[in-house]
Amino acid sequence: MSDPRLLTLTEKLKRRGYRLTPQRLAILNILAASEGHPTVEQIHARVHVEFPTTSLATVYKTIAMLKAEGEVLELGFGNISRYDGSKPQPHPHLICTRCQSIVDPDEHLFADLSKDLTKKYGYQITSYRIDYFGICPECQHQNV
Amino acid sequence: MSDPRLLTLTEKLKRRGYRLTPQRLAILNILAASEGHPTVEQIHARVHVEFPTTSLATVYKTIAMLKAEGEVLELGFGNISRYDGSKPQPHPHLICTRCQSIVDPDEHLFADLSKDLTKKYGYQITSYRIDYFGICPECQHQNV
DNA sequence: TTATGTGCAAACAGTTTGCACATAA
DNA sequence: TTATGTGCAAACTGTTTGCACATAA
Repeated sequence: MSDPRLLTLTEKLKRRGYRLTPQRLAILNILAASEGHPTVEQIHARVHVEFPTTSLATVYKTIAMLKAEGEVLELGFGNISRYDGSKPQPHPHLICTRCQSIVDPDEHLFADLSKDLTKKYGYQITSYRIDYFGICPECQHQNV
Repeated sequence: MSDPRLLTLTEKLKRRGYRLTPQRLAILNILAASEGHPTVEQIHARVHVEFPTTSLATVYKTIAMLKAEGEVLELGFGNISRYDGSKPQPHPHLICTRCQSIVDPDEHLFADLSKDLTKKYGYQITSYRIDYFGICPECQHQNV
């Protein structure tokens, strides 16, 4: 357990009285890294390697628990959701529609928008969702 | 039929060989106005007043047809979708989480972002989704 | 007249839930 | 020891589909 995010997460959950079962630890491990912002199915498949009895329901329940604790960011895309447990605060995403990879662009590009919207429209902004879709440089170069 | 958007829409569909049934016209009527960015249920309920036999399936099929023609913008929120048939191109939204109203903020605030992202990350941006969530001025003033 | 659209009911996919059993603390 | 978590299967929700009948053009 060298990942500092994983450490913060397990400490918090322990403090909050949650049990750290092997299934949960495996799920947390994947979410703390959040490589590629996995779907529930992908998380389940990966946990399954180590713990073959783990059910989808447990993955869903663990994610629900983490959402309640504000420790995972859910990115819903139509009927599929992907999760980021390494940076659970809202932040913009840059998504390749060819290879499905997700990049987190520099947030400074978007820094003043909340304030601008409050000033111009009087809204108290509480959250946001910003996704840009396109073709990543790698996919552009392999013209398939 | 005084709404220019509705006129453009019906003309295009006629030209493309689609039949303009009474059900479709009623749905188009609602979507062309898109007051409040209605859900499928809301569209169905409103069409139902005039045409009580209209099924949900027809509403879904009509929306699917309009999506294929690029004439409606779908805004998925978790398990619910809302539709904008008056301005089907991607554009930012400002959403009140109290009264569910949706405002279209000035797009100029976001004008350069696509270009900035292309320059900085090499992505060819094809589309985007920008939603800001908050409390609208009206809801702020009625502290319930 | 006939290709297209409608409406019903069944199917579908992702998610949630109830409950008996298992287990972390 | 016992309150909490797990795993299964059933339920649920929004959406899609197949098919017989209806109808716009």
